[in-house]
Amino acid sequence: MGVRETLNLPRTDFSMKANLARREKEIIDYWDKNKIYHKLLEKKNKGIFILHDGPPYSNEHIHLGTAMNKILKDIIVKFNFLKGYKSPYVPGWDNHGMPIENKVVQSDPELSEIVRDPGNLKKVEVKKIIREKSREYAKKWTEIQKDEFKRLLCIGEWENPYITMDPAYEAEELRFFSELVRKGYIYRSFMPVHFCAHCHTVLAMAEIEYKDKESPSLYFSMNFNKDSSEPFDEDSEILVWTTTPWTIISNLGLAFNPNFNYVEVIADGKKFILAELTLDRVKEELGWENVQILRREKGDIFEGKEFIHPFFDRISKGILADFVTYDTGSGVVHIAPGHGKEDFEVGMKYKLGIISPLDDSGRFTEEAGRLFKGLTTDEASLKVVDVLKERGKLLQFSKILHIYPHCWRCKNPLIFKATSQWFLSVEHLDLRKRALSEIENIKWVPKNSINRITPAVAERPDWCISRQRAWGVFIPALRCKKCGNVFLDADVIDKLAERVEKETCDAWLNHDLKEFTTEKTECNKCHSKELEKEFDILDVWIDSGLTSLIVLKHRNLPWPSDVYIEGPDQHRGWFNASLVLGVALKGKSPYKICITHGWTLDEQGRAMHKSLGNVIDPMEFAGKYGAEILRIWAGSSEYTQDVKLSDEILERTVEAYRKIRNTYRFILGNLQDFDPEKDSVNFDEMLPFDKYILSLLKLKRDKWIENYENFEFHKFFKDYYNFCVVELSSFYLDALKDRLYVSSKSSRERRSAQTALYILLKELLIFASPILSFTCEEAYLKMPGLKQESVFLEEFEEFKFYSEEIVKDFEEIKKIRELVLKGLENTRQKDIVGSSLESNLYFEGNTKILENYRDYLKEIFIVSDVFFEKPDKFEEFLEDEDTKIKVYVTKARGEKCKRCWMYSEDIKDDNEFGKLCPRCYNVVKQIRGVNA
RNA sequence: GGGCCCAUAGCUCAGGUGGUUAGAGCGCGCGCCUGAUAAGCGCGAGGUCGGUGGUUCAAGUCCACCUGGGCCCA
Repeated sequence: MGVRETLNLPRTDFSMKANLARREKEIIDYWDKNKIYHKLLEKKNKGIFILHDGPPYSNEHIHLGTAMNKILKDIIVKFNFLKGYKSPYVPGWDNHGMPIENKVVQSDPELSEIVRDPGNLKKVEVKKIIREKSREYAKKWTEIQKDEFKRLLCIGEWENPYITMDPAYEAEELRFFSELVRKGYIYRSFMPVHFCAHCHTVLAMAEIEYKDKESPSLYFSMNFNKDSSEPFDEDSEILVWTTTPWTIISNLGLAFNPNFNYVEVIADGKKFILAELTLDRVKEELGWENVQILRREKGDIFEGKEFIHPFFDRISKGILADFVTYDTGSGVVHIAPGHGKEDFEVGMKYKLGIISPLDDSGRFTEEAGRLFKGLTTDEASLKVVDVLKERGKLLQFSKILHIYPHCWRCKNPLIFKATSQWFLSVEHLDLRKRALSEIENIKWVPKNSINRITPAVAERPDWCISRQRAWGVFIPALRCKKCGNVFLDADVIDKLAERVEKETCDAWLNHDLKEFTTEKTECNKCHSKELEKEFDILDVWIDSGLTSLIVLKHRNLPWPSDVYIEGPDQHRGWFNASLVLGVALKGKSPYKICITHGWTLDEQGRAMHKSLGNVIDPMEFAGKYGAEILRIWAGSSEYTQDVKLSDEILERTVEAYRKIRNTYRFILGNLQDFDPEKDSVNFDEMLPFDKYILSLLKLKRDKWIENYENFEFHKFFKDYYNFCVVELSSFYLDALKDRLYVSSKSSRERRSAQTALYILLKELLIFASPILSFTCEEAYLKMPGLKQESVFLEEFEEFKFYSEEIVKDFEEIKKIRELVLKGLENTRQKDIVGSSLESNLYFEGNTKILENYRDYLKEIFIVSDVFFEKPDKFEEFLEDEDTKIKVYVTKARGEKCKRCWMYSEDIKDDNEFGKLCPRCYNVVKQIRGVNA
């Protein structure tokens, strides 16, 4: 036996290398098998905390942003479990909608062929096929994403998530929809939409490609209606510019900017009105030679004025709009509410009405008049130019190149065409006002995120909730075969919901209308009972906006939820839709706290895009480095801002992980022979150093809980990590080695240290477990003593190990330690000593506090001896300017003990091990006695 | 183009209501230890606080503009 064998060196099978990629899966299985999530739900009863999951779209693999989102959610959920709260986490998926529908159609050649004729999309049989395939597709990706989220070490009700295509969900959605109908929020109106005349179909935003197009550019003029020209001359003509001549057919107004100055000019003998700042450019473009300004007026003078349509016997109204600019044209914009979004909105405001005489093939209908009937928009444009020319209203005609929306499929330019759509009114019953006042009651994290939601709600137009698609929840509207009226009947919707509960929304396709009507069902206009079904579907934002109402009801959980946490785009999306629906249906916000996290960016601070090639795949990452690393990255980032991820950040994160893991490992290794039930030492009987570290932990705990409560995980993590590095690894643990290794196994001083380490480690593991879920669980399960099945089953308990006095004293001692370390380093630099144990320290000056701890200073400073006097001879001298404490460093007196490596003047000779200090001599003797 | 937001050492972050030489940890450099060892410890060097003006006795901290980046809208 060597002397080394008489030491209590640390031993543990908690390996230095984590092997995260492989071993994380074992823990995930362990949680699954032992139903840890469900045990948490059962056992935690101090309160209830609901983080309601915003559903990702069940399409494609998750990306880094989704991964961060789920990890942050998981941290919040786990923290609340540790607080002892019942914290159900029901993950969800958003299944319906166009991207899936398109994907399904595209990947099926047969279906693509069928849908090539947009008329076929309206066929019930085709809808059924698309819906069936979409359902399969959504299911497949839901399962894939579920595994990916689980792989991130997130806990929750994975075997029973909510999915919006679940028949029970669809049925509940229809019931809420019928409630909206009953309350009068839903109305039908025209709205211009992007329309592809070639594909005969309405396009959604995502289906639009913007690219260059050559368009006509023309100036035309309109006259004042009689008695409307004041203060301008009756003969003056309003100069207007447009790039879409065909829309003039539907012109109903002229827009002026209220802040611009408009001038009446006489140009080469004719009088025109235009914005003053466009005059120079227009003069050049129209080739005017002699121009004289006759009058100058502010734009707001045109509000309510009447103009005569350039070729129809119709009045157009003067309106004001901020979107009118000087950049192009004359500062007067022709308004056709049926053919443009801004035109539509401003038209709604001024009640201009809507004209949109185009059929589904993009040809003008009867309504456009004999001249234009049957023409395409391009043909009509030429005709309009002719007519304007004939009437002397055309001033200039040329071509321009500009960015214009095109169909993603056929690449043809799109037109704007008004169609009948369903809307949810945000003005009805003061919905908007109520939503805005609810915003005041919500806690916004970060605080200034209220600046995002407020305008998003304040400025949103009425919600267009209908889509002419196949994959979604049907809007079960009825069409009167007699008068063509399309309307909603809440009773029909409720009856349908019953069927949907079992059959999905396909019930609307599969059954005769009669099964959903009563004797009372009739056209709400002409009272006819000859009705047929309509097949628009609901905007998916209705699906997801209702999640909290549906899910919390289905799971018997209280509504509203506590927290929503999503990315910044959701202020216009989910936060907004949920709020509007919550207020409309329940008069309240569905969330009390709303957290916005940032976007994930690459090292240069750019968004991740497939086209930039800077995308980091979280699954590939987890397979390579471990999900734990991703969790630390998310948990240590200031996520309310955009969050970067790069190789260097990754390296730093891995370093931090290793350091923390090693800290756990060291402590575990030193607890190998410790049984907390038998060997624990009471706080009062502990050594001051041990009391100190527990007292410090108490202060840290209070702070850490506050950090978690405020959702400032990065503050927690930084401080926790610093605690591990600065207080533990380099100070307490380093100094403790002597006592742990050298003292006899069950001595009070060693047990005191182990008691502190045991408490310390347990607390460290509990506190970090929401972030380092794998590692803390792994280490927790290796801890000695009685314990739970999982670290998450622990709860924060009152921490009573605290001495204010010791904390104060140690703050002083730590200051002196800095001086000591400097002195030791200087001595080392002079090649006088290597290890600090080769030194003795001498203190002079205001050493009262130090003297109170004189027996422990050797340990704290890791030196062989400490004296309170001035040595005759010394290697190094330092004085602290504030405390006036003087430190002298000398070479240690005496000889080196073979066992503890400390120098002693009272060295003994052991016949087995050689030179030993008195302490080691006794310990060794004791060990021999036990062995004998 | 419009609105909102962000910008402190190589990295991640601290820096209430403006006030001494701007802090921490990591990384880096140098050294120690070899009984946490693909570990541990010590010391040290790193920043014109994105830029330019302005307010003030005094600005990383307030104001304006600009640059770069992000989200939303057009």
